[in-house]
Amino acid sequence: MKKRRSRRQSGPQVSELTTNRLSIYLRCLDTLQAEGVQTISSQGLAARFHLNAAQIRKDLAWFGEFGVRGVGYSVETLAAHLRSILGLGAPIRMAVVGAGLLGQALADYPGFPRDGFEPVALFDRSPAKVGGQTRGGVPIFHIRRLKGIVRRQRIRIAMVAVPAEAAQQVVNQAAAAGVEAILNFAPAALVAPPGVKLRNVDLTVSLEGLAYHLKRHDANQK
Amino acid sequence: MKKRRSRRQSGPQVSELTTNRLSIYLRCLDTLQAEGVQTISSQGLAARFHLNAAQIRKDLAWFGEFGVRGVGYSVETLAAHLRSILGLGAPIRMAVVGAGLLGQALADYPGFPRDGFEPVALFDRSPAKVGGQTRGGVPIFHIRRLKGIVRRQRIRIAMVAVPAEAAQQVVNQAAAAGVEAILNFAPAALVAPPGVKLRNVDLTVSLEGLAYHLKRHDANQK
DNA sequence: CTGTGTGAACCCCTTCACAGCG
DNA sequence: CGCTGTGAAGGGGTTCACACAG
Repeated sequence: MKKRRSRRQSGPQVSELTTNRLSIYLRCLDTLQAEGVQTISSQGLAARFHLNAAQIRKDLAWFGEFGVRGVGYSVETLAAHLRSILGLGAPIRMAVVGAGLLGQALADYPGFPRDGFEPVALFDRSPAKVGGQTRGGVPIFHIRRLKGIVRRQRIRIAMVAVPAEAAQQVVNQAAAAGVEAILNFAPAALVAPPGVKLRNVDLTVSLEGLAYHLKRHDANQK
Repeated sequence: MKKRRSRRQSGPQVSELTTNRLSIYLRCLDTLQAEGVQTISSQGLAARFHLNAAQIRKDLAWFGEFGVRGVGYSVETLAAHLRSILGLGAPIRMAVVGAGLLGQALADYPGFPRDGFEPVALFDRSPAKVGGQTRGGVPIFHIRRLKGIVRRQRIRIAMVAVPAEAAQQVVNQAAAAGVEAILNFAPAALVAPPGVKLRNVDLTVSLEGLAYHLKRHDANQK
């Protein structure tokens, strides 16, 4: 009756597109729960949040059977399942590397703690910054201390907000320090050692993608 | 001999994945040019930057024939073509809405001017912030003045860095003000009117996607 | 002989459609 | 009877492989 695809520890090998949508579904469910909605069908979810009902069901099917036929899904229990699938049981501690404006903004971003991600340390190589802390109270350490603090504080994710030239070295250091995943904001094509998951948030690529869609009003069109 | 797909003004209807890669290619070419490389083959590009040679050629084929058979591509002219395709002829002026830490970091991000994107105004509704400016010198205006300043300053892209609850309204205001594209950082599913291109940078989704790949070490595994 | 441009094959993701359960 | 879960169909994007241009 149940297709157990889970290999005990890590879940099935689903695509990044699917995990992204699971995260979206979770957010939608949280919204519904705040509104007091107790049950919702895939149709209802799709209509309310501009999603595709079949896709919701397919995405969930990778992990089990969470719905009740003829009824739909319990908002509360489906949200709990998604949190479990995504590994959001306990808060996840993070480090931010690079104490520039972006790094400090990330360290103090109010959305992260709300979603169970806690930036607990900021790293930089500038002596002027080391020893201080962000407005939100995140302490700034010298990058040299990365490994020790990652170990001691059980930091699992690093966010990289340093100039492109330094980014690869920071990824290497973070991986060596035992970080399991990295979110990179530097505009550079980086590689992470096997076992370390790397994702990029490339603002230049995003903006140039938008630029492609701007109306062209060049003076001299050939 | 030439397949001209271009409909004079806006280019062909290629996927977002393709435009993203064009942006990457451009960055790679800039790197090569800085190194003094004059010519490169798709193979060479692929090997150097972990790309796929066939995909590079396919992506470029949407827009023309830029290579020389038996030789490869001129680094300089291919870069120029890509810049033209992406619409990066002249600097593109941007507004940032939301003068929190993230908004200010975006307004002062040094990578943007380097790539031809110029944040020229920051908007907020907090009287405490309005009238001031960022460390980098970007002036902060009341959101009420969005339309006038977008018009006068010929702002074409808006970056949205406000809380999720306010994001949809800001998108509506920006669209009404004449902005052509929006890069949204708020964790919310927004809609933009037709003709306005919307892209999301969702940090929570990115982090939860990483969380999925973390090793599970729960105390009690069922 | 080298490397582009491109049809064809392949693969993955999305969408459809419906059997069957509650 | 409604809605899930899912096989099958469909559509896109990626990769292959090669004709052919230089």
